[in-house]
Amino acid sequence: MSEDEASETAFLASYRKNTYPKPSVTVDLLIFTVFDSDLKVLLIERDGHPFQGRWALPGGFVDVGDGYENQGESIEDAAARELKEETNLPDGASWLEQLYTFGDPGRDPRMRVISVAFMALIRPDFARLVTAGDDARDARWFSVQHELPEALAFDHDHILDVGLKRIRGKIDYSPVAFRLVPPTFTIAELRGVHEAVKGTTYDPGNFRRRFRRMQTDGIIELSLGKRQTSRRPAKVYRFTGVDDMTW
Amino acid sequence: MSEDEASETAFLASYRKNTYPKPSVTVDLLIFTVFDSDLKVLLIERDGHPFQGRWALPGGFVDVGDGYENQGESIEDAAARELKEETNLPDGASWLEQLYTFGDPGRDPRMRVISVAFMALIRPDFARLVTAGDDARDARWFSVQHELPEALAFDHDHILDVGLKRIRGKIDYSPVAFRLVPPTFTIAELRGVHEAVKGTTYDPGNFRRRFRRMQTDGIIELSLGKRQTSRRPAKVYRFTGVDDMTW
DNA sequence: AGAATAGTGTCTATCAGACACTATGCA
DNA sequence: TGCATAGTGTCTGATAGACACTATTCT
Repeated sequence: MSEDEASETAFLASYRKNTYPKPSVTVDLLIFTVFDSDLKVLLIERDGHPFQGRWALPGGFVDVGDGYENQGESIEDAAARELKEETNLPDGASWLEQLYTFGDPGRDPRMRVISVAFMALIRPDFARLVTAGDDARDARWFSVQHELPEALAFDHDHILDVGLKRIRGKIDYSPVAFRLVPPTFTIAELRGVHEAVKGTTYDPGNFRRRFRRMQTDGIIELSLGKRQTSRRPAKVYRFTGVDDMTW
Repeated sequence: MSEDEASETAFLASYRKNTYPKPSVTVDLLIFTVFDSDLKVLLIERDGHPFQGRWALPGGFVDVGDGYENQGESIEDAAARELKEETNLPDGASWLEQLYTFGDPGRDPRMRVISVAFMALIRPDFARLVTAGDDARDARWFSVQHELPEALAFDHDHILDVGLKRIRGKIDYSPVAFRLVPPTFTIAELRGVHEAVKGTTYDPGNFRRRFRRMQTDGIIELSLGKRQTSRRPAKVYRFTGVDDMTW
């Protein structure tokens, strides 16, 4: 803050809050899951203008109370609330993480809107429930690789790009893959998530060895039961690592 | 967005923008540099309430124009403007990157303020100029390791923590270290930056080898001239890599 | 028994860390 | 010439990738 602005500060406390224009602040959600060996993102079709009929990221306004004594909900709470409203899933079925904040002038033609984007990861055993509501939702899972709409509403194409880069970068050194499998999972299932997110294939043997090191490190542990498939069943594991951003 | 909210959308376009409370949006700057083999952060002393007399991160309001037809400046522009106002340095002396957005209710007791935090890296050959202004600034470089104030204003301790984690995590796989040395630099100088940021020491020989691989990869190249010191002079290099977030 | 997937072994290249060593230029 | 720093060599252990191989269970 410069010298001039510092002297402004006290003044602003009683003045600017009623006078200077403020932006609207929203949260936008990049809701990912993996099923059918494919990375999916949840989009909604817009009812009204602008961008009527276009597909968009789910989102909504952050409740700021009256803006003074009652300052409303935190941004993270707003994201969690919107996620719940949109997916109707219980806590524990998803993972939420702030991604980046987008606020270029003109990104919403009606008014200045600053949007804090979040990335949400949905467990695959819950993913199908999201779009199975009896209230004929306008929400749909789209394959990131194969069936994305031409152009999303607002700057949501850009947000999606940033989010894809982030998840693809993080999956190698953070536990995001464990948010995209059921509570117990086989090595092949975990490998499938890596492959879907990165869009490549991994050597099963080498992937298994890398995974086994996590076991000796105590990050995952063998669980009870086996997957029943049409062939030889695989052992199932459970993630025990901590939920730490520093990964 | 739920069904009910979807039907609200058109309505909101003409209604909410004039009715619902909005938060103030600011940018806060984590301005880092390295000199004396030490990571420094720039803080300013607060004049007014709240947190009068406490040290704080520089920052200021994002100009949103009138909020409608004229939507003002981008968040990045606001950060660059505040950085310029605070440091008075020319373009090219610094590097700016969005860090995270902090907006918990109550973080400013006066009103709801959502702050987009940025990390700025200042070249050491310009760092001394920042606090050498003739207008007796209230800004000072603080050693992150040795002389941080007890408690910063607002949630700025938390912002600093997040920023330190970020820069320490990124320095190993991104070009941030090259933003903290002069345009040409020796390997020892670059090593000093890594050591200052991470708070550890590196084996000079091993660091050199790691660095030489960057040379064969074309990320850095040998430059003209040598550093004159009291002992054997070292070769100087130049960073030629691209400024890419994907690092 | 055959098929398909689960799971192991092995070889090579790369790289980090530890540490001994040589080279160079200034006082 | 001594010395501090620049810069190289070498060993070890960890790990990724390629790829051949064995093991198990369902049909």
